[in-house]
Amino acid sequence: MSDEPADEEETSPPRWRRRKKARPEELVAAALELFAQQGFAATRLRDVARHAGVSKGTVYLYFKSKEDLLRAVVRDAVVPILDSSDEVELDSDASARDLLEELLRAWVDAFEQRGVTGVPRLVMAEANNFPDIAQEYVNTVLQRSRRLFGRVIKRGIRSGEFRPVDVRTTVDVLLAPVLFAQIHRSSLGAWDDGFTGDFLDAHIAFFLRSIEKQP
Amino acid sequence: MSDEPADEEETSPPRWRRRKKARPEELVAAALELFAQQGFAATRLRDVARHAGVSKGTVYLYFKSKEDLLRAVVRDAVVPILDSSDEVELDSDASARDLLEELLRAWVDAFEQRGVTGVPRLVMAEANNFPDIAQEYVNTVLQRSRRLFGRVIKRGIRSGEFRPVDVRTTVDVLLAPVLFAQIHRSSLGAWDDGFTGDFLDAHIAFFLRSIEKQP
Amino acid sequence: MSDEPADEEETSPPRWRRRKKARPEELVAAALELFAQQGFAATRLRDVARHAGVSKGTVYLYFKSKEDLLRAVVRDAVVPILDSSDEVELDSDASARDLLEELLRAWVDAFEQRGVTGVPRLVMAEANNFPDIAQEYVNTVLQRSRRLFGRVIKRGIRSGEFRPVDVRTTVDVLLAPVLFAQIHRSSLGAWDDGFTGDFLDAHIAFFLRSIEKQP
Amino acid sequence: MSDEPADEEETSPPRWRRRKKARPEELVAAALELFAQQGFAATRLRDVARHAGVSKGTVYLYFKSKEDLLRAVVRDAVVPILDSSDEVELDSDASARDLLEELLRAWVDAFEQRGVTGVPRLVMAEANNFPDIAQEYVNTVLQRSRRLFGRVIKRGIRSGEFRPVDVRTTVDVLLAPVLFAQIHRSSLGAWDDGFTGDFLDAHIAFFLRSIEKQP
DNA sequence: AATGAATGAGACTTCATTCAT
DNA sequence: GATGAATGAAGTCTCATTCAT
Repeated sequence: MSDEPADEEETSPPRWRRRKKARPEELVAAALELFAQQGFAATRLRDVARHAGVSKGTVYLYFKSKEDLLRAVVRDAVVPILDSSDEVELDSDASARDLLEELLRAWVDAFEQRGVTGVPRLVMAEANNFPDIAQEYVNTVLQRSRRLFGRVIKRGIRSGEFRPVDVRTTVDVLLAPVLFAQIHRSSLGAWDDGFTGDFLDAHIAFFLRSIEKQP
Repeated sequence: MSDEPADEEETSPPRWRRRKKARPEELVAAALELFAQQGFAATRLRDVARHAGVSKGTVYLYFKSKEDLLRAVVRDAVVPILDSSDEVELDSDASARDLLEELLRAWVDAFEQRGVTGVPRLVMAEANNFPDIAQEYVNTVLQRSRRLFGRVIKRGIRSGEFRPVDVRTTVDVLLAPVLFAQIHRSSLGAWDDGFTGDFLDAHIAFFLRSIEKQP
Repeated sequence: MSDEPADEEETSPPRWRRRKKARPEELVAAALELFAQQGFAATRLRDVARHAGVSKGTVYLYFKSKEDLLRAVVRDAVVPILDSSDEVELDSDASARDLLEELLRAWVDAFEQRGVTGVPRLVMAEANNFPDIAQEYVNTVLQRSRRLFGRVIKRGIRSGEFRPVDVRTTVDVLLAPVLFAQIHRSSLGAWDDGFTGDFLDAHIAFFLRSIEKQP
Repeated sequence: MSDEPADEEETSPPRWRRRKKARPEELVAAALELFAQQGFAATRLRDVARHAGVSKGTVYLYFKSKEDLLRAVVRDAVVPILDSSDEVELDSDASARDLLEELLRAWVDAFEQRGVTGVPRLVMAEANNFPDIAQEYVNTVLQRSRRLFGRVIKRGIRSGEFRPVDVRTTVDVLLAPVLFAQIHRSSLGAWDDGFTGDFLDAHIAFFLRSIEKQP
């Protein structure tokens, strides 16, 4: 059911490697790094190719345009993060407070570990030029994040841990600082050392202090 | 013997007028709008010129390059805002709580009224490509904002209204949601209706509830 | 026979001077200097104007285009030189040898003193782009020079001082080194110290030694 | 078993072919022709490209700027000529007189055959705008020529054929007319028929007559 | 007469994309 | 599959020329 030759190592030393599967990922990774650093327009496809160790033409074997590559970058970078988040919440039976903190930190770490901290800024920078990407990002990241943390907050309210707040607005209050920290870090971070380190701790502390019922 | 031609043989309106003083502002305004909308690279100078009602060449009478125009946009857009903020705080003898809220709302309104909500996103998008602009923005906006609101928080602590918090971190907690709302609004705002309207109210309420001493 | 107002000094302090007569000369002088230095295309009209102490627009009061200015430069720079040369020869009754040397040195000095050494190179550089200028230069400079020195050589032959040579070719042999020295000086002169100083002496000596009858 | 398609189903000729090796030479040749004809500034890169049968962008695959192309033109055009000249002199045991004439004619022919007669004028026209090109030209052409013909003259002096002259100055006297003829030909040549044909003969005759000892 | 702001054609150059190899 | 030479549209910027002042 596959038409690819069965792994023959053999014969003449191949001038280039056959990496049908790995190529797209490597290209997306290279593109992610450069797009996030310099922006979409300022990044030359030649540099993406070089970064991935291939030549310019090769990019077009896997992506039909630079824009298409951007699409792939955003999609690949961001979807898996929330997939895992969804599961965490389901399995847990911690207190709402602990769950909230755990999920938020996991969420931040996930961006970190996947090296996609730069993506939110990239998406925001290009939102007006690529509406479909913006729309997709809103759907897959913002909305899903809101639902995820909204469920946690609702759980807290239901259990009596949290005050009865407006969930929709409160979720935004919870998420905005985290999103901003990501954007800041990948842009002005080099020139400004705010919004890092214990900023997150402080934000969580402030947030919890406000939402929790006083004893 | 008036020298204004009563209604001569249909003198066609002059092809252009001299507006040496007004031009730079008009150009910066046009550039601001387009840069903020599409980003720096995606904006063609031709469109900026057209938007300002002049021809391509005219831009170069006032700015020596596209980059120079960007610099002017960022500088002009942002400096005046904080100038006024500084004064407000000095004159007031309101409670720290009221002052904080007033200043924050004034700050937000100032961006709004000057039509420069898009600048923060623009600066963040291009920070890595124009380090000096990033640096200047950090100095004139972030640092000054921190100092301004830092003073207010310190005042609240001194007066006993606020808990004794770490000012530097707390200021960031206060500002991050506001900054994010600006960025969001000028980018994903068209596809996502979060972080607007009572988001600011909620944030202020949450923040104050956390920082104020309980009775 | 002139429609220009008769020299009224008078009234309001003139913001600019009325220099109707001097202007064209000053402009031509400025253009000469810059064209000769940088070439026609590389010279900006703005610089010519500034050099002459006027503004860009003023150039167009006296010359209808940049090309027209070039034409004036070439014409003005070169015609007077040969006018004076013609007279010298007529009045003299020196030996052909002395006359030849005197005229040649006078000719070189004339270019020098009028500061138009750069013109030959300018004309040659632009000959193919401005055929009419080339044609005029050939007529007014090359041909007239040939006639002038041709007459001297003929006189020398007639008087028995010089061998009977082909005048047309011999004139070219006489002139070529001088013309080259001018061109060289205004171009490679800054990087090469040849073709100057006693080069002219040596050339004249060589030339005379060849053309003079041996005793 | 020839691999040339006999007459396949009318494959339309490829839109372009890869000629990585040949391109630079073709471009330099095209640029030489146009630069020499119209000058550097007046020549549009588009025309150079068209002349070489490629598109605009291709020029930039091989030269990083128009100026770089000019550099290549000057260098390629001129260096090989003197390389061959050097050898000629070494091998010969002709009389100084014959050697001198032979080398001079060979020198002239070399420019002719390589089609680079226009280069001296080009270099002189642009000397002030591109000092490094001027310097290189002086070093590789003027100085080497002086050395070459200086050796021949010295040989003639040593052998008693020539009078003891100042070599440096004499070389210039020998070369100036030849250099001028080249410049003249590629500029005013179309409007003036001097300095061609037997001009060179006459110059050589005059020069030799002056430098040779009388019997 | 003089100015210089404004124009707009056109130059050089870049770079996403194609395609011969 | 892979390459990179070649393309050409499109961008930034310059500058001769015009014209309101």
